[in-house]
Amino acid sequence: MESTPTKQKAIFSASLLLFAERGFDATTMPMIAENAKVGAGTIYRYFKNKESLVNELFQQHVNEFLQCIESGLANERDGYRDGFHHIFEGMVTFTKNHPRALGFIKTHSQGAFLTEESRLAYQKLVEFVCTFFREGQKQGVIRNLPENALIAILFGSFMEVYEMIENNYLSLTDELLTGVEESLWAALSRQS
Amino acid sequence: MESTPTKQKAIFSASLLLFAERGFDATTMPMIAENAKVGAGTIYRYFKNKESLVNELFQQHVNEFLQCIESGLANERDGYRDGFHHIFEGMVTFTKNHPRALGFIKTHSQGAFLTEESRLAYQKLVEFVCTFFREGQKQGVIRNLPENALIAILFGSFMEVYEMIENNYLSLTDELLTGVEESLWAALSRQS
Amino acid sequence: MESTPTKQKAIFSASLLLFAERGFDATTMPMIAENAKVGAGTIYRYFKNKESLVNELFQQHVNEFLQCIESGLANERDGYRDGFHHIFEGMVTFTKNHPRALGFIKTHSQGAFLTEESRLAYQKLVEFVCTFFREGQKQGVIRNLPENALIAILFGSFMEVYEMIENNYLSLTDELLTGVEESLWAALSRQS
Amino acid sequence: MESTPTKQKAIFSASLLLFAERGFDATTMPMIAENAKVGAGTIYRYFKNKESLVNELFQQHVNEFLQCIESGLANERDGYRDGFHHIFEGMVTFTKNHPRALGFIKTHSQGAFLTEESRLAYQKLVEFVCTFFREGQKQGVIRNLPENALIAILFGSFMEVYEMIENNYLSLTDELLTGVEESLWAALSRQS
DNA sequence: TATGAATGAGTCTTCATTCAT
DNA sequence: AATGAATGAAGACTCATTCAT
Repeated sequence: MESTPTKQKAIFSASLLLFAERGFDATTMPMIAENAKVGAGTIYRYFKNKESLVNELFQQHVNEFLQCIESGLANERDGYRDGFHHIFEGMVTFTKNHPRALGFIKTHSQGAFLTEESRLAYQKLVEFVCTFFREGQKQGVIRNLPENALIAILFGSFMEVYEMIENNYLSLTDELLTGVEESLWAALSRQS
Repeated sequence: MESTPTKQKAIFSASLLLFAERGFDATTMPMIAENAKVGAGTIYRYFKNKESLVNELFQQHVNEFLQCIESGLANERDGYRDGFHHIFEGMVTFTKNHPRALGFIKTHSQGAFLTEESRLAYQKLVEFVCTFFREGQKQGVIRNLPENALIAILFGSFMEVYEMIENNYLSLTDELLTGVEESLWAALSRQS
Repeated sequence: MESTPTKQKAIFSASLLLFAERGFDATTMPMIAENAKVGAGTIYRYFKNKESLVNELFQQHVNEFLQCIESGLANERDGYRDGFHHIFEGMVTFTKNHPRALGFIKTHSQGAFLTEESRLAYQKLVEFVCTFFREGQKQGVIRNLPENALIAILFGSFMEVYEMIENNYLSLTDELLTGVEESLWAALSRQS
Repeated sequence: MESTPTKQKAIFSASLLLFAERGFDATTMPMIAENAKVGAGTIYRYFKNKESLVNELFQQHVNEFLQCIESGLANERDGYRDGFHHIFEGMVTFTKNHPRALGFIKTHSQGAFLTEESRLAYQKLVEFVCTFFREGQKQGVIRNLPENALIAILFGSFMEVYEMIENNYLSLTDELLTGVEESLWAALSRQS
């Protein structure tokens, strides 16, 4: 009844953890096989090769990340600050549902092994947030920095904070999240 | 009379560029040798092995980064905001003097190949900024977030911005720097 | 009431084609399964393993080749030249009834995977023709060359000609066959 | 002083023997390395990969074979039968100077791993003999068979005879060679 | 009986490292 | 001191074979 075979799922999550922890190159296929409790050859029944595996993993998570952000924003039309709140909430939701996934995305988004398709998926994510910022700048509520700088500040901070949480240098509380959200809003918004 | 032999320097800078661009695992010793215009065996006269090489490279640049930050702060006692300005300036100076070095530090700071010593060097860097933030919190000018969150926001943003610059997604101007500094100050400081 | 199951036949003929075309090692069991329109596991119901498969295939075709040659010769007692004609005809008949089989035999007759039994089957084939040549030498109509040399000339030529035909470098006509038969007879027979 | 490094030669001759004996697919790189008394990695200093190795081996020997045949023919203008004698002598010389090489060429000339260049080299060899046959047909001394059939008979026989010799089914004597030459001439020439 | 998902032994190939020159 | 040829351990990947269904 499962649409995705159970072994494929095991390979996927083992990969995610290992790639996030050690990086693409330092992760060996036998490692993945062992962690997924699967024979080494089995991986190749589901993925053409190691590169296919990272790329599928990357795209799936980037797309889901984008979904989380979009879905928060889609169903309402309050003020811009609320919009930001929903985006932030989407990011938080994603990280909660997919531990390590953000770290994986961060450390692999520049990899030479990424296909054009993977790069485009990431680009779409960036584009979405850019559009949101552009709108904010038009409304005069977002700082007059290049969009890429705004993205870098938002994502750079958020990812680093989450890496700290996942490495237990920081503990995940509502208070922390609220604080970080406010801090980032301050970083991005025009001071009144 | 040169303390550091010229070949060693060549190996060092070739390594930095390659590690920053491709990562530790994807960089081969022959690659380094070729870019440094040196025989492959020569590297081993100056470094015990590949791990020694990254670690020495990492420590040297982390230490220099710390120096840049410290030196800005050391010779004055103006207000706290000025202190932050000096730190930021130190960070900028470092990236200007050592192109790619910040990218290298960022992408390698979680590497499994880092020795305890390297980790401590990085820790010292973090510690220094933490101390600065703690002081600011005592003075009531810095947000009441965990120090590690503050660090994550400062470094995460800054490194991401610099990666964008080095990949030509953003062009380095004084205006940009001023803007980013203000943004980060807003992120870290208590709103009045 | 079929003595040989239909699936086994499918496996046999798929194997023959693939082995002839690509060789034993370059042919994979999944390939055979696919071409035979059979599950990979099914092959193992009929053959112990890949080596069994080639060996059975080899023996069956070598034996049938021998039969073709023998049957031509058996039922008559005309002159020696007629005997040669019947042998040649038998060889032609075999290649017509079993396309690719001669190519398969040729390219696999030295394989390390052949069992003693397979080698003996091939030996028996050779022996039969040797006997025929020995008789001819006794009668003074066949050249005084070592039997193995005569075999080499007859089989070597014939197989090469058939390979050319099967690869479309040569088209199969009665004229060609007559010409080749005459040529080979000239090669083997004592010139008057 | 050696133009070709000694290790490369060792790899070459070990390869030739193994490929001739077992075939391309059944020969492993470690096997070659061991027989050449060389580390496995060393092979890759001299040859890009296994396919490069066979192809270089193939081309070199095919070219040398052609040379042997051509050189015999080049420096004289006696009768056509003498020309054939020189070709045959060239073939014999080649097999003497390069044991196993002819077997290697024979069993690998249809390989899927051969590059276009290798195929062309083989084609050139065939072409040369074809031209010789065509000339003979014009003079009315060679049978009126398709050139490819003549080639198949000449090469098929010769290669098979040599395989027998190298497998000790036949012992190499002048008498044998003279006998085979006469036999093949009878196969190819128009009977008077 | 038939299947094909799963396995892991065995390939080719790369690359950190050594060492004779 | 400097080199780069040589090595072999280790990684990605294939495929004969098994076995639960």
